[in-house]
Amino acid sequence: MLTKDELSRIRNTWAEMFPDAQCELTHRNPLELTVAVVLSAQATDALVNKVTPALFEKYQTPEDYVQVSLEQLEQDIRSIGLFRSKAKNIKKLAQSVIEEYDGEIPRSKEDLEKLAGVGRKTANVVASVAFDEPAIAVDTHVERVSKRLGICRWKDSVLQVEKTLMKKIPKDEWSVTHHRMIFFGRYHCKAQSPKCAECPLVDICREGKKRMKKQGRQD
DNA sequence: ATCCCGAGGG
DNA sequence: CCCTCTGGAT
Repeated sequence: MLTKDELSRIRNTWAEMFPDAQCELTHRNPLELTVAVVLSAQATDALVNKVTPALFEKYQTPEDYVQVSLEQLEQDIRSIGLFRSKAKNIKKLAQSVIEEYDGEIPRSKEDLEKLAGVGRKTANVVASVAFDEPAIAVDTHVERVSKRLGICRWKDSVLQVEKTLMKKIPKDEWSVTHHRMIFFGRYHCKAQSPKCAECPLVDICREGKKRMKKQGRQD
């Protein structure tokens, strides 16, 4: 397990590497953000951003999503993966926003999670990015980085990872740290080829030390 | 535990 | 070819 000093060193390193980390999904309002985050499941932000400009031009209100045919919406988001379930969820989500939330995306995580296609991770992103609520959304990057560095255990569930992070990071730093972890995972501690050789954290990283040793044997 | 599911990188 | 991408519902 990591010591308190090691944790703060990790957070300082992230802050130096990615001082301006923020949400990279293009959006102008809570509805656009919610749709973008739903679309981003198992897809890269870059891919989502290629589709959303035209999508948000065409669909500007929840009513627009309700009125369009399912087939048409599927075509409009086809290039993103999981397009059938996402199209269905977005229509359903828009419907309940109209019926139950007076046409506005709800602010609380509890209400957000009731929307179709919105689970804990998506609710955390919308609450924190659109409404400035402190939250740590645990996605594939945050989970991988936390486990490689030894911030949590390998077998931990995503919920356990989230709880551990919330416990070990000051509340007013949750949102920034969350985005820095995303950037760290996306651009540095990548799933396929992590940059361990040039990583300022290798000396305290279980996974990093393992990988460097393996590389040494091959040389 | 499994399915959904196209795009992009290696 | 294989792996991964800001997951969620069943």
